[in-house]
Amino acid sequence: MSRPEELAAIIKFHRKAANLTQLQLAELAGVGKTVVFDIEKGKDTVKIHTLRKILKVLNIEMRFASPLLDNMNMDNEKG
Amino acid sequence: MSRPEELAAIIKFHRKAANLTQLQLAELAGVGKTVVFDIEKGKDTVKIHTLRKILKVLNIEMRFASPLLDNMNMDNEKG
DNA sequence: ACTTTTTTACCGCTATAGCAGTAATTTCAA
DNA sequence: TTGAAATTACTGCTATAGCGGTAAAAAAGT
Repeated sequence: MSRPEELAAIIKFHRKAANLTQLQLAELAGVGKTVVFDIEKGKDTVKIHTLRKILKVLNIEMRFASPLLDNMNMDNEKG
Repeated sequence: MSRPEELAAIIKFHRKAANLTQLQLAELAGVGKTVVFDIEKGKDTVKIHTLRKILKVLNIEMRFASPLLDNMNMDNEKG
């Protein structure tokens, strides 16, 4: 999950599941409607700060993964 | 992993592991040094677009998780 | 079919992200 | 301690994110 369109799809999916319109989501998140529209359109020029507000409302967590981190976890579990 | 400081730590950790200076990372990512510094300082007003460039260089993937998605995965596995 | 709601798409405006340059501070190795 | 490299911290500038307003297009409901 790294490409803009995928983020767009996830946001949309969760918004629909929560039965919210773009406008309602924007209001709940405390952002302008333009941002919600832009994000769902795949525009990735949105600020992280702004994205976080939206993710919070939809109860979505942002995570980061990498081979480096994966190895660390494996070491912990196995070790 | 949702808070700015955590992102900052992850970026820094991976940059160090790759033996890159902030300046080198900035150049590789094609962004200004100010951005790298800001991100590692926990400033989350950076654009997703810009963050992605940096994550790409460090081979870090951005993911999104939620109870909703978790349930879907469980359904698939169990079924 | 018609009506209502939602989405998509513009607009002009303001705030600020991101830039390079510079310099001070900190870190680290010799 | 000294010197070099890296980080932190400002600066002024330009591009643009985000804003509300409006309106057309699309979707959903009756």
